[in-house]
Amino acid sequence: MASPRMKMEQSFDFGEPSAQDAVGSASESPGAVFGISPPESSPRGGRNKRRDRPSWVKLTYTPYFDGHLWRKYGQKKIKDAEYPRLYFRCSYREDRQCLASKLLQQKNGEDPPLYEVTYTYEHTCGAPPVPFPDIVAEPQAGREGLVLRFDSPGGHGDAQMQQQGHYQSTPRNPFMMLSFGSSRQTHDQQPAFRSDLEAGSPSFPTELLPAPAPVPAINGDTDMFSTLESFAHDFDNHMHFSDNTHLPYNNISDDGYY
DNA sequence: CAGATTTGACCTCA
DNA sequence: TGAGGTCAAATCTG
Repeated sequence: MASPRMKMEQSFDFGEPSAQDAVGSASESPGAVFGISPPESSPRGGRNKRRDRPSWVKLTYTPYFDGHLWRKYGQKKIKDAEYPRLYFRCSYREDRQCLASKLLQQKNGEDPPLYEVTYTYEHTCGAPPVPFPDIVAEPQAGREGLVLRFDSPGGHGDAQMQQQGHYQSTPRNPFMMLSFGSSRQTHDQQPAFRSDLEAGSPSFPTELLPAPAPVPAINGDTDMFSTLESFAHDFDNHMHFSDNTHLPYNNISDDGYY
């Protein structure tokens, strides 16, 4: 489709000083503005194609639950990679000049599959964290695989979910249930989180979010930051596995970073 | 109808 | 020059 492309001098430029300033140097300031912070010593050095961009990698089974709203903007088959790479960026990118983006690469076809998530830039959008549900993984009755059930932790998230009107009853809602189907997910390329990738919904249901909050003072948001940071780090703590359900965590280091 | 996703083409970098 | 990253029109979905 021969479309007149706008090329790189669009409104948004990675070389823009203000943007760089807003992000700061991730390697110097592990205290992220917002969201998952780079574990300070995992810049992917020479591996990073856009080398001037701060990035860090995380291994996770739940790549969509990192407390932010993401919009998918691309997908590409990577040479020598079994699964396609998915490209996401912050939903508030235009609104707030948030540079954060992430790159999702499925690592294996296990049940559940393991993903390598490469985050680039920190969030400068100051968007409120997506309320973290209490997650219970349990075997599906009569089927192989796992079901992740998202109970409410009580409090704000609870109210917001109930606002939905499908509380704990709508399998299509990624917040309610994720199905780890080992039973032949015909498209091998599709991650098991089909509610996200196939149902055409954002990584997180936008309707669950409160109205966008004003961008917080960057220096004064330690509360929010610690909340979100623990959000990410505490994922394992929120995740309960009912009897005889265990996941192969062995090749993930401490916080999932490496 | 608005907003999100898909997908092929284009751009940049190593 | 090929691989990876991004764009944006077309398409889909609620």
